[in-house]
Amino acid sequence: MKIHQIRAHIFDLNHTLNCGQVFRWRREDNGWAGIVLNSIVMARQRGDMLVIESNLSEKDIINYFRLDDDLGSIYKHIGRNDVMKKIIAKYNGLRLIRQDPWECLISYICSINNRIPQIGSMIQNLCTQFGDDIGGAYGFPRPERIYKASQSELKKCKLGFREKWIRGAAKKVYDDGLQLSQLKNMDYQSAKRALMEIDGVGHKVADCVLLFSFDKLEAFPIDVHIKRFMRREYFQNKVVSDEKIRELARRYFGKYAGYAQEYLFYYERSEGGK
DNA sequence: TCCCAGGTAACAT
DNA sequence: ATGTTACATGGG
Repeated sequence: MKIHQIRAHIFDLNHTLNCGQVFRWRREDNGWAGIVLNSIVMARQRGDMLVIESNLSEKDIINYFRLDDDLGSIYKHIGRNDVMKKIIAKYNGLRLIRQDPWECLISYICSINNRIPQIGSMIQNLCTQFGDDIGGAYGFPRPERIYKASQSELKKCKLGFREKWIRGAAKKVYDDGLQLSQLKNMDYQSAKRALMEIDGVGHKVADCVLLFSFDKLEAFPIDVHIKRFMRREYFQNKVVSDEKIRELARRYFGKYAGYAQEYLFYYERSEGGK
């Protein structure tokens, strides 16, 4: 275990880990404990210093927390009105996290018609059942392990109706040679089409994977919270199709729509309704 | 007991 | 094209 101290200019660790984009971090005494791929990571923040204890390299950490994103410039793009400016200011320093594609895909299939705490518990079940023992914790299971899992093993993870989709995704990646990492090199629309070939992956899950794992910052995942926010703020509470919302997001937030989405999601989930 | 949750696929108009 | 519904599991 090495200790890294990294200067992080516009960065808030709590907002970044608490906003709901990742599922394997827990608050500890004076920071956070998490699992990134097969590494245990302790993270805390003192001022503008990010202090990380793990086997990850400094480069991995900068990559994971997207410390190379120019948030100042991104804020200029998405701070289009007073509401947006207020939300940006409130969660100043929230950064997207660059996730492993496979873990991200399965995590967001788990999110379908589900509550956030339960998503975490399903993922935890998968890891303890099928993940590598990394000493006091479990890594995220590889596709092969899930594909080859017995019916009763998989049932123990309590995935509900998502189980068939998760096994199917594992088959596609392990057995059918789908190269998730290759999608990163494709443009947004092509990569989205490819992801939606996977059974259980619709617009929302595909956009999450594109945003969180494939650097497609224009992706704008639309879930119930985002829908409520967008209808209230931009459509006078009228019922509108997801396609209309996507259109407006594209026009309004442009190439950084995904950043706007994450701020809005966090805002709407924690206090938007009131 | 009923209702619903970071949606999706299947089936109906 | 657009609208409706079942779906596993668990917590309010």
